[in-house]
Amino acid sequence: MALDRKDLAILAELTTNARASHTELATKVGLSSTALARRQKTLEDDGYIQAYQAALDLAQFGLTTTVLVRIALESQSDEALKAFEAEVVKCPSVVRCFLMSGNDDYILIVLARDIQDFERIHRTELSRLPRVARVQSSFALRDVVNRAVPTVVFGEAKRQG
Amino acid sequence: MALDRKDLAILAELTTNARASHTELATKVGLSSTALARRQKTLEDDGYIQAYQAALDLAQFGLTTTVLVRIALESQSDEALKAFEAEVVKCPSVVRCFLMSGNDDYILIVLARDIQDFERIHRTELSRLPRVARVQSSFALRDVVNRAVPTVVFGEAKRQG
DNA sequence: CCAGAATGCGCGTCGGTGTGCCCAAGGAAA
DNA sequence: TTTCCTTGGGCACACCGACGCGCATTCTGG
Repeated sequence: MALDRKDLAILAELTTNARASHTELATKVGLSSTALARRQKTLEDDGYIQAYQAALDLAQFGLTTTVLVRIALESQSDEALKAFEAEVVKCPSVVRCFLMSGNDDYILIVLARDIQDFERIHRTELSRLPRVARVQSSFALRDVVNRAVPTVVFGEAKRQG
Repeated sequence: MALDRKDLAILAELTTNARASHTELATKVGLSSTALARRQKTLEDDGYIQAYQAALDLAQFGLTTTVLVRIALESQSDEALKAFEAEVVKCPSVVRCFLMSGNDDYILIVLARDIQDFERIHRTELSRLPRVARVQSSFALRDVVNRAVPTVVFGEAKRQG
């Protein structure tokens, strides 16, 4: 299935205002509310829209420090990977974890209140992960780009429009 | 301001169902709809909830390849940083960009359709960034953890509850 | 014991939502 | 070229539910 510009406009708008009503979206996109409702439902049913979620301001919770953690395991055996992954998903301060190609086995993104708090996280969460050979942490000084969806998605229209 | 368990329950639920109605949320949290409406509005006004946004399934758009790109600049001068950042925000395939401490100056997260597509992105987007001395790319083989909000946020209650 | 805050209930209004029907455009087949 | 069929759009309507208000009540802290 291909999406036209109106579909992309709907998705772009819902990416910003997930609670927008049909009529509200309809006027912005340039459709009637019923036509828009059909398209929105199609987008949901076809899985383009996974969920509607509230975005929290993590700074309000004191989580102002982002840390990238590179981890190498003692072994790349399937058993070691599974053991590590089973534990890393439980770490409450980890928001992302990639299994990587290259020298590092895993890269984590960790959110902390400050550097002292990261020391605590390192001690209570990261150092308890199994099969870890090496941990290397780098602090993010600033967030330059932070998008949920790459803008390239909204740039490509395949139906007419 | 401190949040109690009901506030956290509201946030946790809205993180999953941003379109939930007051009554729906009220039953899940254990409040009346009016009490819930007041708390939700407070959470919004105080900035705990930044926005309500639709989460798109990027795999549906063919974006199945995540690449971490480490970039070092020729110079760490303020002018070089500003020039780089002004351009990187325009890259349509970049979803995240951190200014880093340590050896690397910036770390980007790039979404591509596949490895060939990343080659195109490298050529048309990344190689055109100014003041870049070194680019090092690592492919993510798998997404182990992908959370918008660390679970630690929902674990700490400060009012009664 | 008292004051303030938070809660719960009931109500009326308002708006969204979904349906049915008709219309326009485009493509295919005769 | 004509006709048919499919796809997507718009209009109108009615139903249903959410939303926000006012007031009585409870709970908490001083």
